[in-house]
Amino acid sequence: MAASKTAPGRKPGPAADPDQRVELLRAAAMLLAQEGPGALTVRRIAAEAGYSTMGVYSRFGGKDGIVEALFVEGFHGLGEAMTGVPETDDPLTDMLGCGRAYRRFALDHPTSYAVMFERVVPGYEPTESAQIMAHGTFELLVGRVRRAMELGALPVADALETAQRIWAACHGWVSLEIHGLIKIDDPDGAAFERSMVALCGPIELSAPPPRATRASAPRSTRRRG
Amino acid sequence: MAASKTAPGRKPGPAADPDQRVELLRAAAMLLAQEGPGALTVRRIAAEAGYSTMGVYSRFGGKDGIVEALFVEGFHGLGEAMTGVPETDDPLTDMLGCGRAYRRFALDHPTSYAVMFERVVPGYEPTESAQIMAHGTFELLVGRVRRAMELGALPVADALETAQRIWAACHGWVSLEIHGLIKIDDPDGAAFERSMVALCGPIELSAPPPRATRASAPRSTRRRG
DNA sequence: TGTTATTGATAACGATGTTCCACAATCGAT
DNA sequence: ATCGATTGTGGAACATCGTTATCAATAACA
Repeated sequence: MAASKTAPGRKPGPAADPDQRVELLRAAAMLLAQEGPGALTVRRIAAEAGYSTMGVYSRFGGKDGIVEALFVEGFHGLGEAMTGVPETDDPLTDMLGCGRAYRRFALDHPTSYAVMFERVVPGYEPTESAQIMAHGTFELLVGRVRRAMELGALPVADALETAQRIWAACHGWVSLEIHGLIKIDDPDGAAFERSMVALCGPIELSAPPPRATRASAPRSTRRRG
Repeated sequence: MAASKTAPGRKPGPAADPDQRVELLRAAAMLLAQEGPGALTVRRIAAEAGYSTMGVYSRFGGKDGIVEALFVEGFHGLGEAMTGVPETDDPLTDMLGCGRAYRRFALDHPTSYAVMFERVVPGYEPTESAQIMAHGTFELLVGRVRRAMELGALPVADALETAQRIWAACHGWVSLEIHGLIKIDDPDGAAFERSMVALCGPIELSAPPPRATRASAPRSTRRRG
């Protein structure tokens, strides 16, 4: 839309105007949110931002670069949604709030969620640094779980595993929900929250050894695809 | 030759060999399994099967058609993996076996799983009939849950919601695992199974797969009768 | 035998991500 | 201030994608 190639009258040659990067990224985010991953083409992103196609390559190194920026931005938003839940003296309710915020984010930004957790962009695979950033978001949940254990709201166990379990349940539910595979009638997310409660509630695991190294089952073959 | 497989009025072309369909499908499945969704191009599928590109359009109507065939085939395999778990007198352990089979299928066929639960093929969206077929696979789990409730192994509740919950937890875990987002060391899936157990109720784990004949599980008063 | 209709291979079309290349604008040194 | 070097820019070109068009070839029917 804003095809103003002479917007400031400044058409610097090698001088990189820093706005181009944020404008390209904003255009990409807008396209992703409004038209889905299929609209994420280099030409459309550049045209929407009012620059030439090469700008994407100069600023992001290619399509994967701008997709990774969207990936990171998505996890940043997800982290903000979770840190926005206040810490009260009831850590279990806080964790439920985190789950609710997680679901809200996923349902409000399903295309971002697809970039973050699915392989909707054909060639893109997150860089290791991006994965570390995503892991940092997960650590927010681990902290909540650890606090709940310390305050006695959760049975003391491996906080990492418990957080992993909760994350998987959240992710699985909203993933199915986004794909239309939740078959029960659950407009306000009550069933989702009951699922959270079932995991966080009074479960008595008789044997969750924090680090029970068992005798080396066949190594999980990492399949690369 | 002397086989008029079509009613008069509808005539096959020069050499409508019916094997072409299955060979194309097999080539597509092989490409998907060995090289991932990126290798699923119409030209490659046809070339790998030894036919021309147009065969995909004649037999499947286009790329989406053959992808949908892979989608259906994937859910068929997932259903077979679950029905392959025998029904013993311990329905809870049976359900745990279903979860284990689910995870095994997903980890053994990650690219099929991606076609089934992610949007890895850019334009493809499952047809309603394909979604109904996928729902049929889910019904297998609902049946298991219902049986567990009838036999008193699970607290009586909405079987559909409980199955949904278990499915979401399974799917979320293996989805994260396929994407390398399971951060704990869990080569043999013990943590995954503890997650299943946490959802299915307070039963004692640390039980090898096909044993632990637990007649009746202690039912704890929970939310939502 | 002649007609018709359906199929399948080749080529073409639009669109994609990416690379190439001439060009010009800027910066550092003189 | 001037000049050369550097570097981003924009347009075109290239390979590949899904899909469509064209047309020759063949099987069934009259």
